[in-house]
Amino acid sequence: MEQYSIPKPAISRLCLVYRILDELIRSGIQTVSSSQIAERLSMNPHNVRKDIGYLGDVGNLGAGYDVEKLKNTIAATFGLNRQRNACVVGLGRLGTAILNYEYFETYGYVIVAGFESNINKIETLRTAVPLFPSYQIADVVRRFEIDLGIIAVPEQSAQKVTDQLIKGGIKGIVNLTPVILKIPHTHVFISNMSIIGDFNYLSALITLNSKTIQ
Amino acid sequence: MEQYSIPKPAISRLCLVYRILDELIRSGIQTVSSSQIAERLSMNPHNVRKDIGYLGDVGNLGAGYDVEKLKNTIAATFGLNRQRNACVVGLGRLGTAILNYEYFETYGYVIVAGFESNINKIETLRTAVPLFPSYQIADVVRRFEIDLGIIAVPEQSAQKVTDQLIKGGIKGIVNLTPVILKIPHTHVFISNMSIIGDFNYLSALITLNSKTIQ
DNA sequence: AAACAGCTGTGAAAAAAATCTCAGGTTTCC
DNA sequence: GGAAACCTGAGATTTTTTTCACAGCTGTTT
Repeated sequence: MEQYSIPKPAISRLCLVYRILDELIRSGIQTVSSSQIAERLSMNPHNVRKDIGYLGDVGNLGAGYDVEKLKNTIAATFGLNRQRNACVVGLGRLGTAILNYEYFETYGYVIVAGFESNINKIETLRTAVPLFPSYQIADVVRRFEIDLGIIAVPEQSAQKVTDQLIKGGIKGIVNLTPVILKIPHTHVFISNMSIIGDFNYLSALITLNSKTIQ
Repeated sequence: MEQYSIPKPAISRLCLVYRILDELIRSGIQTVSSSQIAERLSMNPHNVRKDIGYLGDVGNLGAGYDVEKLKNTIAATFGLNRQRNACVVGLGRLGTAILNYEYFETYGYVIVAGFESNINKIETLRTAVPLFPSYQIADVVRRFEIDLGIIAVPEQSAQKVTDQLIKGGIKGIVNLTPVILKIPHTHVFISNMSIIGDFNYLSALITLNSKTIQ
């Protein structure tokens, strides 16, 4: 009955494992061991086994993991075996670049809407995805059953569009701005993904690392 | 002498604190308490104080933190008070969008080079940043003293350009592809930042969450 | 068929991180 | 000036996460 939940660090590592398994399948490999996975992800084999253990029984005791089976188990546990609708908010250079990224469907995500506050832009842009003015966000998110949103608007509009997405019942948000969003204690998950933010984090690691080396 | 190092989770939280402080400065606020920061970041005040504690003595015992001073301390500890050179590898839609992002310098980062393997593209693109063919990556990274690289190439080239960046002595990489890079045990830090990867992680949280609610 | 090398899964141990408690210090307001 | 409300910093405690050790299974090789 698996009552106790999977630790978040384990979840994110298992997402990486999932990715590796995809690569293995493409190279026609059918079996993989915890130490092979560990090496590829620079982690240790014990941790790989413990993480996989959270999924229930998947390994062949004494004989590694069946790549396909492990991948399917992760997919089933994490809900990666079904399509999810997504949208892009803000159609500047970054937003349109993402809107035109061809591989979302390969991974099970379908961009079903783009939003932009500048009406002129909506009329001039030529895309396969239907576009809407930003004031319709909540409405369209609900109607199209959109689970995931990508925020690519200017900093000053980030909080506003977030509120609208949440009002529409969105379940997850990828925030591409450096703004730290205020989230009500609804069950909406946020992933902050700004290059500036990551640059700062990397700078910190670089700086602290060079200090300890001395 | 601060011999013991700051835990990574604390580092990334302090980066968020840093961001908040910026906002506070812009609104003219001079003092802030741990619980105010905590509320804004939905964490708890004890944890905020412990994190700040890693920086040494910065608070006014009994009277909150001086916003400016705290920000400067984080900047100094994390090396955020100096400029760093960065580059973008891969000038497709995403790469060029990033190359044209105006705010890097505001945050202390200067994009000093763009790389692209398609020579035609290099000649047709009009940018303020000097562009180079990809085979010159290692060379240019070394010559221009580039610390940080952004990888925005197609999946199949990701590992190749990574190897070149490392050969040039890069210190940090933001990997925008879903590929999991193989890194030698040099001191290069990687931040994986692919929308697909984050979508998967969010899907996992959404799925596991809805299971436990039942 | 037996021995060996290599594998998983699990419970125990260790390490790391988050949380709590409390001893003081500050400010504000009467 | 004194009380109340609020604050930081640090040690102790609890919780979470990682690492380890080992029992038991599998496939291969001789």
